[in-house]
Amino acid sequence: MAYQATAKTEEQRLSMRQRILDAAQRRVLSGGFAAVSMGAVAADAGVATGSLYRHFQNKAELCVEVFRNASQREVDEVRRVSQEAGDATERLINTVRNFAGRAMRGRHLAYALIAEPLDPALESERLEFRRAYAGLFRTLLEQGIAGGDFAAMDTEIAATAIVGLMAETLVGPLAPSSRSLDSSQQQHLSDEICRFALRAVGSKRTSI
Amino acid sequence: MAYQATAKTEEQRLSMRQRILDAAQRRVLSGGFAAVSMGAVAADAGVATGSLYRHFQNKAELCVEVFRNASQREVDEVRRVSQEAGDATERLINTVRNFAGRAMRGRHLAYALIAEPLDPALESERLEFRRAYAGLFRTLLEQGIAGGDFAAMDTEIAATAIVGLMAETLVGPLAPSSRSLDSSQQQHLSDEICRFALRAVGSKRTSI
DNA sequence: TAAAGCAGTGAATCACGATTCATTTCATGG
DNA sequence: CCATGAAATGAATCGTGATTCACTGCTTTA
Repeated sequence: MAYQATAKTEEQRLSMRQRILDAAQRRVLSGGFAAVSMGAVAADAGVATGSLYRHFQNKAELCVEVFRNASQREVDEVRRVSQEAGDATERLINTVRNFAGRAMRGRHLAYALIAEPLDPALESERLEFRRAYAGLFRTLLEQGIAGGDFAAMDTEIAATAIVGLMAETLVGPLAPSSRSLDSSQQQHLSDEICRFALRAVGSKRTSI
Repeated sequence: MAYQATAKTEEQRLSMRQRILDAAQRRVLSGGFAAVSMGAVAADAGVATGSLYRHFQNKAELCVEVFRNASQREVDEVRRVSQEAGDATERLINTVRNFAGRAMRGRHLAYALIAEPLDPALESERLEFRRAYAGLFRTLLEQGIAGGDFAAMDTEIAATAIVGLMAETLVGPLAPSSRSLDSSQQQHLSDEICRFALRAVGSKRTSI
């Protein structure tokens, strides 16, 4: 007599939720969070506007989840690279290269995560995202300093600085208006960022 | 017969325009561009909402003018410092210190100019603002390299990187939520940024 | 001082997108 | 197959803040 959720309805529920998230993410990928409106997401997902509110309290909650998913993926991949074998300098180089390559390849996403003007509700997510990256660099710096590869420094500040210098150099050209770099320019930019960072951390190796 | 503007009316006109700009700027100073609404600015300036439109086409135009005025003032002052006497390293140190001190002292303004999520119409102003700073650093870098004080590098990328690392280290703590640093923390942050930057440009002097 | 027309006013309008909710459709357990 | 109630729908509503404009009040020129 009483209605009760079953595996089937639960599955449908999750599938719909996922379709909504996917649609929202596609919008972020192509046009940033500015392109995310409840109506448009609903249309893309092939559901009614009101249905979005069955799965997400409000727009901010939906956006936060999209931001988290995307930034988590990015950070996880960069973390993986940062923990691969090699001495501190090599790992720093690989990490910077990966971060840069990822940003230059996925321009729209990088812009949305790093620089796009966001609803204040998302700003704290962005802060966390940047802190997560800074945390990865901080670990690298500490290991490098302990091993005598890098100069002594305040690793929190330095790690933050590395995130900032990458964001600025990569997102300046990432600004919506400016066009993308060709592959040799990308290579040059990535190399210059690496050299700058290596000098900044006092690495013994400065040629790459 | 025909009406014609006179010195008196023109003066009144300019004075009203200025009062509006001042009111808008006060709002930016205290609450960022988010606190700028046409109604509030009009109320602060003691004029009617509609009067704003006699002096500015629309809100974006008003905001752009406020942004320009403020950023111009900031850049001019940092430029002045960057051109004072001293070798390249000293000037870089002074410039970085000035930039940092200014950002830490005028937190709200710095946040508004550097990091606050803005109407897209203002984003290009911000880009120009950051480019102006980068230009100052670029000049310093070129002089330093020519004089053998700094390592060879792509000065455009390096200058952009310096702007970015300062923005990130200074605006992280500037984010609206986090509280301000005490004076010894400010000193430490400023010093660490200087050291980081000096290493990054390959300056011979690394102690400050 | 009077006619002419610019400047100032602020309530009404408009735009835009988030959110709601009465209604319809679907799934469940008996 | 039916009664029950959850899920989905999407048109209507709401909120916010920019923008307009009919009206009032000043300045100017003759």
